Order: sequence, then structure tokens, then C-alpha cells
Amino acid sequence: MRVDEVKPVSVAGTMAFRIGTLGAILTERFTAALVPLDLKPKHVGLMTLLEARGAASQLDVAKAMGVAPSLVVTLADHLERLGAISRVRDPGDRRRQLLDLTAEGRALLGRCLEVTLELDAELTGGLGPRDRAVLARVLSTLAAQAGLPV
Amino acid sequence: MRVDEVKPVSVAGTMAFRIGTLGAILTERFTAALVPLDLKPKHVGLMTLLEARGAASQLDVAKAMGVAPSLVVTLADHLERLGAISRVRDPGDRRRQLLDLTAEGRALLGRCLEVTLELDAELTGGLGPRDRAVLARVLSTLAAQAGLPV
DNA sequence: GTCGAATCATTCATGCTCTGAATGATGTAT
DNA sequence: ATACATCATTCAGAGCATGAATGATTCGAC
Repeated sequence: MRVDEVKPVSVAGTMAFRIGTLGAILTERFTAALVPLDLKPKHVGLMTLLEARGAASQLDVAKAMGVAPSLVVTLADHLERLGAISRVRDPGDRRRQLLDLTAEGRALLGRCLEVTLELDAELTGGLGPRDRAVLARVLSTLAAQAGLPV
Repeated sequence: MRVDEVKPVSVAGTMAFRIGTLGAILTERFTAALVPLDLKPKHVGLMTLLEARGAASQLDVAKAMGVAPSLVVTLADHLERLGAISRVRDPGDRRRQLLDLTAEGRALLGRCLEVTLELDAELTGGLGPRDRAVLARVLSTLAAQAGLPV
């Protein structure tokens, strides 16, 4: 048996635990970095979703994000106030509110991208270029498997 | 420039965003799987800390976990009620409560390990053995860099 | 030794995020 | 036309975590 394939003997040694904990740390840093932009991670998640899928109803957004529709109301309220998204009644079905990114929203997402790239750099700064590349590829696979945007 | 090293052009493509989101999903599954054990992820985090460091005061635990000392009170209350940890006044400094894992706590951690191993299997089931090994190694590096237990 | 400041655990009130039920508006089927 | 389903919205409340206040113990200056 190769050393690489030894089973973890403690919870702390598992990949799930490590990704969970690293994810929490990253999310905390992300949250802090978003304060000047007047955004929370969920707002970025919503904008990212619209970026990937184009205009969508609030219910679709709620399903894709795995949150209650009532939460989308609050998130969309805030993003609309910032001018980041448009919110119009679907002419074909006037029950639905269609959300879409505005040019301002795209610009805001650009700022968020800078933040996450900075986080990436901090996170993987200690890694060699080869490991970093493999990690990026594997995460891409796992993200696709989990149904994350893009 | 190699394809592997292209910079992400969207927030969703960054490693930080992906680890954050995957971490949230894993934590949610972990939380659900812990219900029968009457535990929350933070309880497991506390027990894991004691497993790695041995007995520790509540304040030390709070610092290591990055939470308020008052939260440790609640977590320790619950774990003590389950018989998973012992809680004794430090004879050398009677202000401090020394927490330590009991045999029952170790057994409980064993159950938690099964859960996380199962999560690992689900998570990396679609990966080849080589990618899985690299991922495990890289996560180990990142975890150590972030100061996680073990 | 004694007094005042510092340290640790604990309690409690509060804030924040999110959910689920209730409401109203619109659409669909018979 | 009527009954039912769907979508957005509001609102009350649950759950988790924090920070201030309290009490017990220890440490340091004198």
C-alpha cells in the first residue's frame, strides 16, 4: 500500500473535515473583505448565479441556492438598492419577478473577483505550481459534480 | 502559458469560492449525519481538539476554536452531559476548568470518523486514485498552514 | 500579609441569519 | 366561472453566536 492512500485515523485527518473547516475560514475572510462593498457572501452567490444563467425568477434562484424563497426577497431587495440587479415582472407571467445583472452588478462582481483571487493567492501561496494546478482542476471537477455555477 | 494556470474569470471559478461552497455543503451533510449522535459540528471540533492536544482549559479551547469563551461553556455542558468529556477544576489554578476526552468520548469520535470517511468517499468517488491522493496531500498542507488540529 | 488589578468561567440579554406559515396577486384547468 | 396551483412578500419565531456583567480565584505591588 502506498503512503498516499492510508486512511485517516482521526476526524481531523479527513478531507471532508478539512474542506469544511477551510471553507469556514475562507468564508469568514471573504465576508470581512466584502464589508466595504456592502455585500454578504450570499449576495455574491446570487449575482454569480445570474451571471452564469442569465435572468431568473426568484423561485428559481431560491432553488438553485438551496435557500427559502423569502430569503431571496431580502437579498434581491438589497442588490436592487445597490443597483446591481434589475427586478421586473415577467411579462409572460406576472407572478414572477425576473432578476438580472445590471452593468453595475457586473462591475461589482469584478470587484468580488479581485477579492477571491487575492484569497486564492493567500491560500495557495505555500503550494508549488504543480500542486496548485492539480488542486484547481480537482476543485473544478468537484464543483461541477456538486452543481455549482460555472 | 499552460492551460492549467489560466486565471479564473469569474468568482465561481476561484478556488476560494469553491472551497467555501463545498465546505458549506459538506458541513450541512455532516450536521445531518450527526443528529443521531446528538452532536453538532462544533462539538466534534471541540472533541477533536482535545484528542489532538490533550486536556485543555476552556479558554484555551475557545482561542483555538476561534469562538467566544461563553460558547465553550455551552458546548462543554452538552458534551459533559453525554459523558464524552470530563470537566475538573485545575488543582494548580482553581479558576480553570480542565476539559479532557473520556473513553466514551473517544468512542463517540470513532463514530464521527466513520461519518467523515463516508463523506470523503462520496466527495471523491468520481476522482481517480491519483487525484484523490494529491488532493489529500494538498489539503493536509493547507490544513497545517491554517493551524487546524493534526 | 493585604489590597487592587487581572484572569477564568458563567449567565444573560441581544443581534443576526434563516426558515416556515399566512397573505395577496396572478395564472391554469375544468 | 370557479376552484386550485404558483409566485412573491411579510412577519413571527427558532437557532447560533457574541459581548457585557457577575462572581470566584489568582497575581503583583507595596
